[in-house]
Amino acid sequence: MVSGHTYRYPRPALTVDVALFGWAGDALQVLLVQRDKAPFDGSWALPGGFVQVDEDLEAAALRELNEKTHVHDVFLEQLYTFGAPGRDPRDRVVSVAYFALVRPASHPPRADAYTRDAGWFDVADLPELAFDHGEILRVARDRLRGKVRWAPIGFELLPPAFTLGQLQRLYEAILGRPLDKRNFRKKLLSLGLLTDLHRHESGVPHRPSRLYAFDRDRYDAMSADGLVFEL
Amino acid sequence: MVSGHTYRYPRPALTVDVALFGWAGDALQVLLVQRDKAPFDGSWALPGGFVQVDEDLEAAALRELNEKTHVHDVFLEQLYTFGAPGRDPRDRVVSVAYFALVRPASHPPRADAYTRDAGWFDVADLPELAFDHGEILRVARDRLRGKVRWAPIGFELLPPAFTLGQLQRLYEAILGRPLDKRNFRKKLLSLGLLTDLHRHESGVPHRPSRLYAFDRDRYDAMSADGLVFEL
DNA sequence: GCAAAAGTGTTGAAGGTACACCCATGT
DNA sequence: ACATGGGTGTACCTTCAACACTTTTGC
Repeated sequence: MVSGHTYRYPRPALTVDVALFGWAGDALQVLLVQRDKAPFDGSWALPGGFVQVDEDLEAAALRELNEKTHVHDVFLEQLYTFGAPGRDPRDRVVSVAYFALVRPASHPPRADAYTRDAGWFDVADLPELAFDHGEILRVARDRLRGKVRWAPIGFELLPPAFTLGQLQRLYEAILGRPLDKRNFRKKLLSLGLLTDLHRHESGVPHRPSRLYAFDRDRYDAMSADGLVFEL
Repeated sequence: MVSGHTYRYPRPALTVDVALFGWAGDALQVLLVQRDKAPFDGSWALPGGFVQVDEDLEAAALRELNEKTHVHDVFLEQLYTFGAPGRDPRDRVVSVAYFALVRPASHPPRADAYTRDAGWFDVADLPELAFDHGEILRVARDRLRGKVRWAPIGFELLPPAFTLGQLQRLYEAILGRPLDKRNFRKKLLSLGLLTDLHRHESGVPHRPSRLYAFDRDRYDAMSADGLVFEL
């Protein structure tokens, strides 16, 4: 795979950037890294970097994520490609943005050689971001908001065993509006995609809640038969 | 905007490819070009080409489209970015695919220096396509099928004045299933987005149909108020 | 007058929304 | 005992799906 005579023109550079969302129990968060180089030295940005010449795009996104967090399990999908000529002040850089979700447990961010620091930020209270990463994040939030009603991706943000209350708070945060408790529970249970674990929370200062798990096998079987999730 | 010391690594090449759909009155069509160079010399492919180093991605897509058709009015949006390492046998090429719709009238395709021929093909009866363009087209058709129910993009394929019968046949072709005539008309008229032009077809061997126009201003106003189109 | 598509309402089923009280636990 | 979230059912209304006949034109 050598560049032949066909491609003799100057090429834009190609990067991936990842909008990684997490759920802190009461607020939606995003992972940001603090840049340690010009341009935007000191600014916060989405984790990302250059795509290697023989590397798959999704693999590049996962690699970048791995360099910034200890990821166990991520849901990752392509979001959009940002390529406005002025988006990087130095050079023409086209970025394929990815959208990712992680479960809360133990994803301590760490800085790498190119970043001064890394950390989780509430989406409701973000610093100014480098490049067009504010715009990328807006698109990612729109995608999350739109998609969570059609696909069972909310579960990617919760631990394997969760309560209906946790699930409802998550949906309310993503959708930005309150949901009726009885209707929410009725709807979700009627889908038949939650397994009752017959266990309860403990140590809470109120009636302990039942714990449920999302039944992915059943979802896969049902969606093969043409079901839609639709909350 | 000169490549500095920061970007010293080999870069993937970057192209755009466009899945342009048209409506022939009874069948959905796609514009294809016949390649006149290796690889895939003689194969049919989506129109597309290299992104210039200071060119916006969407501008590149429009330029490529212009070089292959006489486009008056296109609906164009980004579809997905395809970047599997082996998708071009010669070199690493990442392609940002676009999805486009045109009204039928007078878009005669023409070949250019890189193409032997260009023409419209029924989506139901396509040749084998070059590269991964068959896959791109599948994704584009999925997008069209999914989006036509949520956004008023079907009108982009019809002339400014159309009949409800034409509109229904278009929806049936895109969705791939028959729709109930009375329910379809009821639903569309109840949205309040069709202007009755108080004109009728003529020269047809049956009762002439009323002509309607899509009221885009009204749609914009309504969607600013948070309406969803939802057919 | 015949062929072909246009045009038009009603009914039953399903799903969505609104709404208020008792329960189990920790402190 | 009190504070806190967990858990439950009904009634109304809106929306969707199914369904058949008359009208207007060209030939």
